[in-house]
Amino acid sequence: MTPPADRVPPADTTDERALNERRAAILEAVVTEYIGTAEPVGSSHVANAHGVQVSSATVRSEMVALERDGYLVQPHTSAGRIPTDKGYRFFVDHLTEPGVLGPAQHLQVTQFFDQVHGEMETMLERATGLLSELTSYAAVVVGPSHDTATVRSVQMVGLSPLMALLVVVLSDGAVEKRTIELDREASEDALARSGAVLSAHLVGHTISSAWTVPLSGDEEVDRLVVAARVPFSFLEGTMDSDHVFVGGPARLAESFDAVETVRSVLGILEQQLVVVTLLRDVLHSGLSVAIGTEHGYEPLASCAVVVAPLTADGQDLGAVGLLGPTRMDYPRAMAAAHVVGERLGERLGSHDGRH
Amino acid sequence: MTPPADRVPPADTTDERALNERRAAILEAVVTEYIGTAEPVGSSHVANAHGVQVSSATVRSEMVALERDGYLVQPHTSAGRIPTDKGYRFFVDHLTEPGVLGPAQHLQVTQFFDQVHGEMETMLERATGLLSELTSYAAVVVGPSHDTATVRSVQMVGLSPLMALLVVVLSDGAVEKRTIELDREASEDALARSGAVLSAHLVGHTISSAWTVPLSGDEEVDRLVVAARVPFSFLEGTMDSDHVFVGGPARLAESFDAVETVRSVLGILEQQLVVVTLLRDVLHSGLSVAIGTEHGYEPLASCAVVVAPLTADGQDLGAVGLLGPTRMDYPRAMAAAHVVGERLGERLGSHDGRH
DNA sequence: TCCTGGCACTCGGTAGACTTGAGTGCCAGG
DNA sequence: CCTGGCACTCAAGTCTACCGAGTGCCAGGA
Repeated sequence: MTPPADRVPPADTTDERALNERRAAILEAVVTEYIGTAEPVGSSHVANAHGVQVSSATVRSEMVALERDGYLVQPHTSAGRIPTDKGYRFFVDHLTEPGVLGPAQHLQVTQFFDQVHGEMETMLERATGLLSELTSYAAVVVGPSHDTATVRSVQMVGLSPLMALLVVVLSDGAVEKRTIELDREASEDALARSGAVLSAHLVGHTISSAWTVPLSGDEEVDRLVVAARVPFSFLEGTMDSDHVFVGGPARLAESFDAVETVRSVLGILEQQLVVVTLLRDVLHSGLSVAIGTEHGYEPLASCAVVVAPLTADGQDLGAVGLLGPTRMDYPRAMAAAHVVGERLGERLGSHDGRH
Repeated sequence: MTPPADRVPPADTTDERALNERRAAILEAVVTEYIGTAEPVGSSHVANAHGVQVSSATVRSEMVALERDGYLVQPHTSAGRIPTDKGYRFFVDHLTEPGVLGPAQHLQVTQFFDQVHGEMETMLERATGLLSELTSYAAVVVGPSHDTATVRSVQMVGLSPLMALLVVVLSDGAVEKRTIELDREASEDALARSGAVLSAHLVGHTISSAWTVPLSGDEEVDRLVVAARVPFSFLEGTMDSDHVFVGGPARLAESFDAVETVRSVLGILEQQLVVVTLLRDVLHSGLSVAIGTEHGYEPLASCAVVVAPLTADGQDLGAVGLLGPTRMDYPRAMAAAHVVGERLGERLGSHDGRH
């Protein structure tokens, strides 16, 4: 089996290359077992695993090498070994395919997409629930950012004599609103006309064009148009931080036994902006995984993140992510993220009105 | 000190009345100390507490009575006592005033309300953060339900040839939208006219009137009007479950040391509908407190909930709630909920356009 | 040259015995 | 009716011994 070429250079020197086949098999066995049991894995367990056909003594000597190279660690002498982040990384990169969902889970996904309907936000929200149920990890879904969306309609609606509502519909189906306090009462007519003025100059353009709306000459209307400028600029700023949905945070309490860890990870999930940038950083091309400190957020050092892009026709529509312990079930998590991400992407592509 | 009248009927028989003054003082001391330390409180600690000027032996015999009457329990013989839910209840009802925020916290609240601005949703969202920071418990804010809101504007906007967006503005400033898939292409003009038809018959009425919109006779427009009916009915159903904001769930991990408890409580907080009905059930009149199983949700048996209403001009605009362990700092939590609820209510009252 | 079975060793975890000390219940005296 | 005193209880901490999973190393065999 083992190609004889392996013998010439001792495997140790080829640190970053594929481990010699046997070591890889041993590493795989350790990772798989540890993911399942959460307990340090001893050489005899590995020797019994299928895929490894050597004695425990041989396994031990290989484990020494794997430890020296940083793939495994011993919590203490006379205990089994645990994979390091590097070990998990090798496992993810070389030892596992994205994996396939079990039939029951596949059915769950199918049913979900058969049944889900309605607004994009609702769909994304519910998708987090699906993902966290499939995997029993916490799930995150980030929807499309609006930065390329253009304005489709602008309307001013009076709420009370001194209060109006600016309602902006974007080409991707998002609706944003801002209340505007008026310093003087405005007629229904003036509100409608100011909406029309804004519409006339914004429809088809991005929101940032709001500053350049020319005035109409009618003082009452222009007063409203000017009052709408500031809200517009706020809109611009807040729009991309929208559309973050977190599902199944309670699952985190299952994944970690240290309360302190649960707390700090929950703390991260509360900060939407951090979540968005985290996903953005992790996502390189296609399905991506960040293990331990690879993403640079210390509070998540004991976590792994699996991210799949949401795309349709090559357009970036967001991302779905799973957050679990570093000893997460990578094949399953990757499969779930991949499948859900793909199908959700299709849906968004057909629903959001872009072409 | 003690009125002699107390002697005639032994205090035991008057279970539900005010405990004799000394017992109340002892109960208060136990609750206060236990809230602070989370450890069973012994008689000598109580004897040293100010407000109690008797020896520990006397305290002990009173504690026996308090235990018999169900206000205290011993985790085991030869340990101090812990308040029961009934004990906390008595404490909340008779031994503490809503309390006043410390100067630093008062400042925090003031600054918050000076600085917060913009949409109601944003404000409610951020208020959960304020509340959980003030108290270090999880916070919940439920915004106004729309059930009395009337329609202010209806608009149909085309997104793509076969996709339109129904945008409804309500009198309370809420904006709801639903995408509508069309079976046949619709002109901009027809969309606008269908919006006008819907507007004409709905503005000023509640959403439920959508079924009675008369048709205009123009087939293209009527097709759109009919297509909008179903989305409207969905709107009706989903509107009140909106506007639930949860803040600081990570604090729960601080409050409880049992991971299992954290998990189940987080699970509850994930279900918006449950949260809303919980608050609604707990809220009686003004500031309300539910301790342990008083609210009937088993997973929250080790929790206490403090709820304050959001009102303006006597109108119900929602509620703010705090969720913590039964040994929460009631005075502080009640003060925070009260103050924030009150000021938030004022804000909503002045901003939401109702009169 | 590499694998394997055997063997001595390590060390975390568990169980039992003992100690400590906070806290109790009870009682007799003021 | 309160109080100080006293004997008692029992969770938690400490110490010890032991067990066993697991290791590293080595000599013999393929």
